[in-house]
Amino acid sequence: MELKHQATVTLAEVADAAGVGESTVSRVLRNHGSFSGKTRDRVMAAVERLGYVPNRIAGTLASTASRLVAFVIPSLSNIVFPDVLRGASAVLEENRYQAVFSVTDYDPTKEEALAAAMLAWRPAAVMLAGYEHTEGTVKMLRASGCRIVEMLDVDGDALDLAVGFSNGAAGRESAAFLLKRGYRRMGYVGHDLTRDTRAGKRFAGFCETLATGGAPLADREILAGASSVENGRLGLERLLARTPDLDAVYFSNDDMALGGYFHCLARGIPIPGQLAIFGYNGLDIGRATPQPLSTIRTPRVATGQVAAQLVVTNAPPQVVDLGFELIEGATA
Amino acid sequence: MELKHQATVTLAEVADAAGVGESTVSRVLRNHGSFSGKTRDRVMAAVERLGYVPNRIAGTLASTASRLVAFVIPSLSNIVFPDVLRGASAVLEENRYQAVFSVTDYDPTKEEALAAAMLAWRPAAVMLAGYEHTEGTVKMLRASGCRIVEMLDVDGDALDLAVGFSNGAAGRESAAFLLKRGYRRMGYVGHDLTRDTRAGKRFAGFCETLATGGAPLADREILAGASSVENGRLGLERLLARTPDLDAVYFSNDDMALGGYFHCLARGIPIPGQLAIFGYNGLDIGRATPQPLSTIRTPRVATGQVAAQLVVTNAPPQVVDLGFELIEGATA
DNA sequence: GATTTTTTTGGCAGCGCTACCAATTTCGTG
DNA sequence: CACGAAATTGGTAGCGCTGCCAAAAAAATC
Repeated sequence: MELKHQATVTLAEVADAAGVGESTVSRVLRNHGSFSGKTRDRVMAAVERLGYVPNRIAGTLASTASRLVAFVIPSLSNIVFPDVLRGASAVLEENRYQAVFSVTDYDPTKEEALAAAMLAWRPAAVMLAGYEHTEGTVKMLRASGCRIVEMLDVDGDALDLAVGFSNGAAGRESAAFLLKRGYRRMGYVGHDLTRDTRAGKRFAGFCETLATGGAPLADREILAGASSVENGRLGLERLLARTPDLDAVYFSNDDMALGGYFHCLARGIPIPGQLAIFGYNGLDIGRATPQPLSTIRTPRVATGQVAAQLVVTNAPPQVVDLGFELIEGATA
Repeated sequence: MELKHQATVTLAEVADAAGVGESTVSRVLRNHGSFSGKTRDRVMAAVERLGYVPNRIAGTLASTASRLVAFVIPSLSNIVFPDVLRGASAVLEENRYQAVFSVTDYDPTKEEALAAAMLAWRPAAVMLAGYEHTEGTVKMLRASGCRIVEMLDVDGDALDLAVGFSNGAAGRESAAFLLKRGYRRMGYVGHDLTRDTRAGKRFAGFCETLATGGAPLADREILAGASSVENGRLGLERLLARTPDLDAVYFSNDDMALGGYFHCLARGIPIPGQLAIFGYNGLDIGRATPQPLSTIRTPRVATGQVAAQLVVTNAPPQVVDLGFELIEGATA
């Protein structure tokens, strides 16, 4: 028994084997158009016998209708994006779409290059994070004619479709909550905001509401690099060294907030008695800590699901605000 | 100014505009074959002017050499897989390869279906987790002729390429470490092992060394569902309710271990005085907790990098063991 | 039973590009 | 300046499939 290596079985061979025409095989396989039950069985038998695997590359080229969906995401380290991919991939798989991705490291220039590379695959849609793109990216996407989905933000003008929630509102609501709780001397610990513009929008919203509430931000510590638990710990340490009398700290996200929380645990700083901690994202881990983290839970998986849904149903241009949920927790 | 929507510029149009033949444009664009500097400039100018984006679908079909790499991974919730993707995607991008993925939810049957769907894109390689695949998956992959990379495990027979580390050895080494530290009454808290076979291998290795060391596993708590911090917390709670006199607990991974750690913090159980905790993965968060988590750090990103490297260099079949590192931490 | 209608089918021209080969131009040498 | 070698080019046949159209077969109608 010889092993036929790389024996690429083609549709034509299946047609021969089944004793029908190529287009008939194509119709049966896609369950599109009409054919008799008898020929369907004959075709399927031949497919089975030959181990035929349709070539989607050829199919896509011929039909000029792609079922690829391209994700251009800032990071895979920040759990936000795997969550979005998870939600989207479930929906896409059900609809026989295929997800393709690349990672920009929060670099708009890289985003442009990667978006260009993606467009070369003629995807049905390109899924991006947020609204901040280079002029070149926008121009290219517009010219491509494929659907564009901007995810995880709704504060801005959408190119086509947008799914997410308002980061500005999240920041404002966090501030309002802390003010209501009676905190007056608040600080902020965050990561590089110039790259993560959504974190920047939260911070801006937070400061705005604090100022309006008569308790403007007392101090802040911005760390270079990505958000991480360790950076959160370090950031809070530095912030408190400089401004020890803070009564609450807002973190750029839960990773950072957990770092801050651990710092307090390690130093024996009573939470929230002496210092309140507030995060963003609503990670599961924040619910399992000795004191549940006060934070805002964002619909990350749902964002991916809805984004994918809009694409597969070819929905008209629109902005879908999925909202978020404030979790009181026990750290504020 | 009319907006040409969906104005798919083709290579032929670029050739016309530049006043050269199609093959010349193709050669220039791929920087392959010879052409004069003058024609290159002319071609590039035309490309620029028309906003030409090569169609990789067509290119792939014509060359029958794909630059797609298909990832069929169990999960995106378990940070392990985003980490692997991250390492791989960096290398793939550099080499103008494109990553495609789908998620199996640890279901071998789904893996088979998704692998089949992937092969339809005629990828250069299929990247899978571990060695446990259905017969159908194996047959299909073998027949496809594309490269196969089994990642995150080296305990078994590789189909083609394998990159990772020994889960069995990780379990054994964890046990040896705890024995050396003097723990004698040990327990285990894990998630569904029938699905996550690599966690199963660690557990088996762990038990083996414990038995050899004369201190066989005292009790275990296996939770249904995926690993999570909350499940770790819950698992330890149940385990201790049943067997309060344990002196150390091995967790299926760091997520679970952190849950256990938080449980001890909440209950005031001294660590490691009364109970030692040992994890697996070496997540960053485990280093920022008040007491750094004792665990084994696995080269997840490197696994992705090396896997991608082997594919782009078309390396001969081989198994690459990247090893792992035991981190003593302060919880054991 | 003849004719119309409906359902199934096969043929074939591309989809946009690459690979191969032959034609053309340029260059180097004697 | 002639001539072979080397460097550039263009033409064109597919890659494997889908979409369109016309042909054939089956079913329905009178």
